[in-house]
Amino acid sequence: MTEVPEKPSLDGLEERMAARWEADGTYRFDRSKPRDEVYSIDTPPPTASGSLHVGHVFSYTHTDTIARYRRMRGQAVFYPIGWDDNGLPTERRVQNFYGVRCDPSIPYDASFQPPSQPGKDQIPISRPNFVELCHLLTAEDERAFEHLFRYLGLSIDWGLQYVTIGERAQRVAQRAFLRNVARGEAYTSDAPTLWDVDFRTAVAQAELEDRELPGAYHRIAFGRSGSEPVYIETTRPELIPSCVALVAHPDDARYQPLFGSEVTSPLFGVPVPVLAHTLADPEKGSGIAMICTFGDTTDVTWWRELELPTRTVVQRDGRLQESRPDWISEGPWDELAGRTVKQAQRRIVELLTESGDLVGEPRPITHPVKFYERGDRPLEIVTSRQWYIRNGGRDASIRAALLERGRELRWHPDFMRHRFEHWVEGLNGDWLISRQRFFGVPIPIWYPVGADGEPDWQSPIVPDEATLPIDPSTDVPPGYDQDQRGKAGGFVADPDVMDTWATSSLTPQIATGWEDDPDLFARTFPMDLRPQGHDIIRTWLFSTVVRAHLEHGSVPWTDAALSGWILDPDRKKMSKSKGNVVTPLALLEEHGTDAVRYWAARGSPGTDTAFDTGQMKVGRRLAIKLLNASKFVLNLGTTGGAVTEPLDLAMLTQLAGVVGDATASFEGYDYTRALERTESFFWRFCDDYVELVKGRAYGDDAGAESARAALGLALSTLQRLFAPFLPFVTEEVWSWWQEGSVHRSSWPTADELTSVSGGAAEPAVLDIAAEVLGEIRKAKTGAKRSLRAEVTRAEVVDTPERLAALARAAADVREAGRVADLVLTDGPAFAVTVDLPPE
RNA sequence: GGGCGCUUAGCUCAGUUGGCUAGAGCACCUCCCUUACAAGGAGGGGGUCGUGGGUUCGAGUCCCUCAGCGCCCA
Repeated sequence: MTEVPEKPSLDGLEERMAARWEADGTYRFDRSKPRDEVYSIDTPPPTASGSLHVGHVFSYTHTDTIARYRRMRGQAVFYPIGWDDNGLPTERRVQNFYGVRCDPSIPYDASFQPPSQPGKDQIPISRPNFVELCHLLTAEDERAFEHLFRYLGLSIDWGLQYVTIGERAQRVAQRAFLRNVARGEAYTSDAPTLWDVDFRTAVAQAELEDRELPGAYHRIAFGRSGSEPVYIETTRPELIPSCVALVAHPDDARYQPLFGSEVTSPLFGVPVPVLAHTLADPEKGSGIAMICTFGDTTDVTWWRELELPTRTVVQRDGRLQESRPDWISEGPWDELAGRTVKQAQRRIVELLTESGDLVGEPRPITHPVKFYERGDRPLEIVTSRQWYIRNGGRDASIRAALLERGRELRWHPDFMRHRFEHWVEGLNGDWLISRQRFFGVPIPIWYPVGADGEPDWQSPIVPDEATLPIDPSTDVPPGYDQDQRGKAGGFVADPDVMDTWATSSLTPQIATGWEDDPDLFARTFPMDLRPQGHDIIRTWLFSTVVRAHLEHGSVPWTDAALSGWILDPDRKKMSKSKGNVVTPLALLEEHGTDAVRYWAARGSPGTDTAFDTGQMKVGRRLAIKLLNASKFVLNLGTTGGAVTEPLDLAMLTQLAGVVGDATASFEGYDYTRALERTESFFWRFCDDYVELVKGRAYGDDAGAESARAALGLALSTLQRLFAPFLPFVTEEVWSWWQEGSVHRSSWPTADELTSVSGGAAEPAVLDIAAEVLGEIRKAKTGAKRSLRAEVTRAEVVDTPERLAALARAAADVREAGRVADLVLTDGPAFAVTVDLPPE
C-alpha cells in the first residue's frame, strides 16, 4: 500500500487533514472507558469577545502536545473546548460594535435592528435587546475562533463545546451557587465595596490593580475652639464633606493631647472627633489623617474598628450627590453638588484657598491608586448589598484548607505554586461575586417584600434545583404569582448577575456533566490537567480550586500547567495596545501550522518565549526533511526482514534511548525536552546513519534487508515521536504506508526497537562510524572537493576497543566515504588521515 | 517594600543528582548540483557561562553578596 508522492509537499495539509480528522472522528472522546483510562483536560475557554493572538497559539499548542501524547499512550482523552462569552468584555464589545448601550428601564423592542455602523451617540436599548446582541456577536466570534483552532490542529473533540452563557453553564453556576447558599458558604452583606464608577458595578479583590498616578498632598486646617488649628494632609480634599474623624497614632506625642477632643471641618464646620489608631502613620504627611467614608480601604478599616458613622457624598456614578447632606448645615455645598470627583476637587481647592484653610501650595506626589483591571478611572468605595462566597479571606480554616489543596496539586513548573500560596495568604476579604451588569448568569434569588413594602434581604427565596436555570426577573418564586412582583406581601428579584469568574470557576463541572450526566462526570472528574496562563492564577485557578473544594471536597484536577508569555524582540509582552501583535491565522498560513507549532513547542513550560519567525523556518525545514526522509526510506521498500548488521542494531538501540527519554519527558509535562531529543536524533539519523547505510540498502542481500528493516523501524518510531508536535506532516507521511491515523497509533516503546537485537547491540558502532565519516567529509571539504570524491586511503588511529567497533561497520564507512583502502591502526588518540588523489 | 523567575556565542536557547578541551539552531564566512531533500548538504570562525566572594581535588551547575531585566503581590 506504499504510495509515496513524486514530489512531497506541505501545502494544503492543514485543510486536508482537518477534514479527514473530522470525518473519521479521530479525536472523539470514548466515553466507555473507566476513569483510570481517561485523561481529561480543563481547556481554558477563550474570551469570545477578545481576539485570539499568538499567545493562544503558543499555549494551546503546549496542551495539544500533551493531549496527543496521552492519546497515543492509549488513554481516552477528554478534550473539550468552551467559549467564555459571559460578562463585561462582551458587553463592552457589543457597545462599541453596534453603538448601543443597555438601559434596563426601556421595554423590549422585538423589531429592533442594530445600525450597520455605530453612530456618534450610543442608542439606548432594553436589556433583552442588549442580551440578544451579545448572543449574536459572540456566536460570530466563536465561529472564527473554531476555524483558527482547527487550523492549528488542536485535537479537541469538537462535539464537546460549551459556552459560559449557555443553558448548561447557567444551570451549573446557579446550582453551585445555591448549594453554597444552603451550606452558608455564600451570603449577602451590605458593606463598603470597591466600585467602578464607569461600569457602575462592584469589583472583587482579584480584579484590582494598582496604578501609579500623580497626586498632591494638600495641607488643610481643621478648626479648634480656642486654640491653633490642626493640620492634616490629604490627597483627596474633595472628601472633606464626608469626613467623620481625624486619626493619629496612639504613641504620637504631638497629637496625644487632642485625643477625645473635637475639631471642625473647614468650609462646612462639621464637628468630628480626634481618635487614635495604630494604622495611622506618624511618618506620613503631618502624622494625622482625616477619615472619610470612604476614600480608601484604610478608611474602611478605621470606620469599622472605631465604629464611626457613614457620611457618603460620592454616588455610584462618581459624582457628588445633588442634595445637601443632612449633616452639613453650612458651607458652599452647592459649589460641589453634582460634580465629578475630579471637578469637585478642583473647586474645593479654590474654596479652601479663598478661605485660607489650605496652607501653602499642594505638594505633588506619585502614589499607587486602585483600579479595576479593565477600568479607566480610580475605584471609589460605596456601600451596597452584595453576594459573597467564602474563600478564606476572613476564615482561617478555609484558608488553611485551600492552601492544602494547592499543595495537593502538581504544578508545572513547580515554582508557580508560590503564586497561589501568596495570593491565598494575602486575601483580605471574601469573594464578591455579584455584579450590577446585564450579560451574565442571573443570581437565582428572590426576596420577600414585607407588608411595609420593604424587601427582606435576610430571607432569600431560592428556586428548586430542578427548575434551573432561572431568571428571577421573569420567573416567579415557588408559592407566588407573577402579579405579586414588587408588591407589599409579594417578592422582588435579585437584580444582579454573577461575575464571570463565578461561572468560569466551574469549567470542570460544566465540561464533565456534573449532575446532568453522572456517568460522564464519574469518568472525567476530578480532571487531570488545567492548562492556563500564569497571570490568572489568582482568578481562574484559585476560584476553581475554591469551588471544587466547597462542592466536592477535592481538587478540581491533579495537575496545573502554566504557560508563559510571548515576548516581542524587545523583550516586551506582546499586546494589542502596543501594536505589536501578529494575526495568528496569517502566521499559520505563511509558515505552515507545523512550523508554528514547532516554534511554540520550543517554549518550555512556564517560560516566556520570544516571538521568533526564525524558529518557525527551522520547524518548516524539519517538516520538509521528514517528508523527504520518509520518501527515501519508503521507496527502498520496508519488507520487515531481520536486523542483523551491528550498525543497524546500534542505531536502533540509540533510538530506543531517545524513546525512553521522550516518554519520561512527556510524563513530566516537559514536551520541549521530548521534542528536542527527538529532533536532535532525527538530524543525526539523516546525516550520519542514512548516509552510512544508503549504499548497502540499495542491494538485495541480507545486509540490505537488515538496513531496510532498521530504516523502517526507525521511520515508524520517528513519525510517531514527532506526531504530537507536527500533527499534519506526520499524518501525511504515516498515510503513505500505514492504516489509520498516526494520532491513533500507539506511542513507541524502547522494547519494540531493542527486541530485534537480542540485547547484543553495541551503540558505539554508530558513534565511531559517524565520527570517521565526519573526518573524511572534513578532509574533502577542506580540499574543496566534492563529497563524492574518491579517497585512495584513509587511516584511522584509535584504541583497540573503538577500532573493533569501527570494524563492524567498515564496509559501510568505505562505501559512504568512497574510501578505496580503510586502514585501522592502534594508537592512543583518535585521528584520521585521509589521502585524496591528485586533481 | 515582600516574593518569584531570568542573566551561557551577535540572536534564540540546551546544559536533570558538581566530573574529561562549554553544546545546538539561526545569522555570518568557505566549499559542494551528491540519484530522499539546493525550501539541501559539508565544514569554519565566534563564549573569561551577569559581578564579587565561598564550599570542593574539581563549579555554568551548590551557598552567600551585589547588579540588571521581567512578572506577581503590597
